[in-house]
Amino acid sequence: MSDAPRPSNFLADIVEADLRAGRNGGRVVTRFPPEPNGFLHIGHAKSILLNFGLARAYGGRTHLRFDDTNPVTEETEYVEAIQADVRWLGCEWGEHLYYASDFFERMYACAERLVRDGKAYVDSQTQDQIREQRGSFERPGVNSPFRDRPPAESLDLLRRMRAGELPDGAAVLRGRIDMAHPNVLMRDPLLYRIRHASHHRTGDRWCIYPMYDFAHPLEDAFEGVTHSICTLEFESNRELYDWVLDSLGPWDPRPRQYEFARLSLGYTVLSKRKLLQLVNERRVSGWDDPRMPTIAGMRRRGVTPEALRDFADLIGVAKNNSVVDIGKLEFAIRGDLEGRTPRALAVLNPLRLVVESWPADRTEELDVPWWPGEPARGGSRKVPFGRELLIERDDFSEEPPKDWKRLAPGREVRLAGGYVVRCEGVVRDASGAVTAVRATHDPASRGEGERRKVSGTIHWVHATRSVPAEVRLYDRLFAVEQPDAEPDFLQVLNPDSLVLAKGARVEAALADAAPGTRWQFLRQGYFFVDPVDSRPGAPAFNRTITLKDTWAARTAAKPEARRAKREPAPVDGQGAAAARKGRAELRAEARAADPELAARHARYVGLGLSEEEADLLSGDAAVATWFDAAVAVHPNARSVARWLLNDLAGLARERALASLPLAPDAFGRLVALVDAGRLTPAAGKALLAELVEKGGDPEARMKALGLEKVDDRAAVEAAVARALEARRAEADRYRAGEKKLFGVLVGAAMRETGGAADAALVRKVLEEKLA
RNA sequence: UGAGGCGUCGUCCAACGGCAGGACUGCGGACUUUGGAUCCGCGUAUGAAGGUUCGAAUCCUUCCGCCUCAGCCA
Repeated sequence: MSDAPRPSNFLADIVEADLRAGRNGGRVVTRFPPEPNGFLHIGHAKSILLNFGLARAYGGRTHLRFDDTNPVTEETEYVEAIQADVRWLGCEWGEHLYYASDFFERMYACAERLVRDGKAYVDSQTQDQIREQRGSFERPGVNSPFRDRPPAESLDLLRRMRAGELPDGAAVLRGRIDMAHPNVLMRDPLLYRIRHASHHRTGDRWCIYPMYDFAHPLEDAFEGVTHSICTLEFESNRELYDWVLDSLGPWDPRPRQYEFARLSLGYTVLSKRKLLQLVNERRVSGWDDPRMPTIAGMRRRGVTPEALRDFADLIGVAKNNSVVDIGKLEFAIRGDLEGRTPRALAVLNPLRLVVESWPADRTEELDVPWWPGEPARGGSRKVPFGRELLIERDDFSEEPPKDWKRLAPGREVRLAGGYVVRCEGVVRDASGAVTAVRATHDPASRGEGERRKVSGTIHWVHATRSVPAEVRLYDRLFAVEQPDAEPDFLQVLNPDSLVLAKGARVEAALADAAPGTRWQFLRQGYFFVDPVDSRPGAPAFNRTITLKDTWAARTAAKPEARRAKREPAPVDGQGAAAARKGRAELRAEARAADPELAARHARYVGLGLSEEEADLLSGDAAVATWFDAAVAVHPNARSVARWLLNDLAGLARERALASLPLAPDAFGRLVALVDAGRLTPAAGKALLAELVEKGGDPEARMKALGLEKVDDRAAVEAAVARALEARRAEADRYRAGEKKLFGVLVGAAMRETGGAADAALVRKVLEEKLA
């Protein structure tokens, strides 16, 4: 364990449970396994932060492993970019850098072992034949004619595959599992294919390469990974993952695969294919275009690793397919940048402001703090103020709308860090367009303690002592929230995702801003000095994110409707989906095929069970027989049925009833105990859970566990008193009127007796005491 | 529906049989030398229906909806 913040999600729960149970010798080893065939994006960042975060929180380690099993798509360039990105995120793998290709020899040895064990064979069919034989979801596959080839023959062929005697596609190694398996991935999956291609690390040493489903579990096992965390679409691969490991073990630790929902982000695409397309078709300038959701792109936009971490914490980890509101990312970025950027003045779309009351030959060097409102932080620079200034065109309106707080004829506004000015008129060109605003200033309006009320503050720069700058205004790459849902995602690119601010000027202090530094342009947003294109004296700024702008939000058109709420489920019930075959149909079919089961159904109804209960118990002979055996011991069929159906079923889960340590006669005796009033239902459940796991005699266990029903009033009163003592705060709130807390109090009192108290009596006593 | 998953405020995530909570967004308000930040306030969400239970988002059943899988990709 470490003192790193403990993540709270279902995977952390699993890790904690494993640690508690002493599994894997207390080790926690995760891994991040990218294929080096593209750049990492924010979805990978979620996975990286999850894997590294989990290991760090539980005193484990995380491996960086390149899953380089397909030589035709993978390149060294990507290997390097990926390492840089992971490191930039603040994740360290230490000496644990691995490549799947480093394990090729061991993997191959495993393949030979499978062949010798009769668990794999070389198939000499064509790709089309193999596909054809795989069957479909509804139709089982058929066996390959080479499926029963003797192991010695397969082994020879496999060796010749490796030796390069066979051309691409001439043969593959297949696992021998089951061509009728309901999971199509298990229908004799391909394990190795021939690829006469140069690999970025192993060169031409190999001409056969393992498939993902074979390689991945082995890589995990070789490295000692304990928790192999991947995304939801690999759920059906898990069965094959387990088959490979179980066929080739034993392993210590034995890796386990878990899946979580990959990230989807609004107004963004995250599929490798689409990202690659954007790059290849020059819709963006490259993988590191600041509009790209790649780590490289976000880095160049000015996003920090800390912001990405905050974002990851914000969205959590679960198994729901969900689309995260891009506003969350923006919130994390703003929150991070807020505290780390000095405030500067820049005008993106200038309009001349002539301060007619200011002498033309006079310039005042105003001392303006870098951190307004945070004097403790210190630091300031001189900003020249003169007669000719530039303000933002959007900050002036001749006919201002309601609630306008900026400059307008006859109105006053403060120039940030400087004087209050009043608009006296405008200057127009021949066409009547405003070319300048005329103003006068209030000389007394600046200085310590000056608290003159004006409706607003605007930013500005000196007309000649400011410097031109390249300012790139980035916005969301897509115009719709779910570009993936479009027939062609390229059709919904946001045409304004990059706007160059024409004529933008920044205050002189920013002329030589260092590449890679971050600034807030007052009232506008956070900007990053581009590390590639910026030059001293000719700075280039990338807008990372705008400031939250309630005025713009108010005046902008309402965003398009979010995705429609789920269709209301048709309530007409039964008939609607008659075509489908659910478990209910299966049971009905079983009875139709077996008159004995049908007779049981009738008998159960005769015993007083509901139609539904009788149906549930008579769909399977094993269940019915088990039930009958229990009823033979305790002839209250309704009770036995309810306990079996509602409680035992949940406890048994997938396990067959017959395989439980709990025999039907013991179960019948347990239900009898409840019916006789010797066990409360709550205590009965506790006892049942115990017996399902460990077996034993109900009555003996009941006594040993102290579960026998408590219905003497003194004992219940004592329990209630203890509960009230322990839950004093809740009791007080209850008395104050929060009646919903009664349940908490009942629960506390029940727990005082291990569920053995009579609930009705507890309620009664509680009510009296709380009255 | 062959198999495997998933359904909780507009969005994302909690609640592990006992008070449906947090964050984002949005909307008010206060404050403000950033229409920023900050502070305060505002919530008819457990897909539906049955059942078990003193008590169900949670357990059981049925139904509905969504996602993934039939590459010699990963």
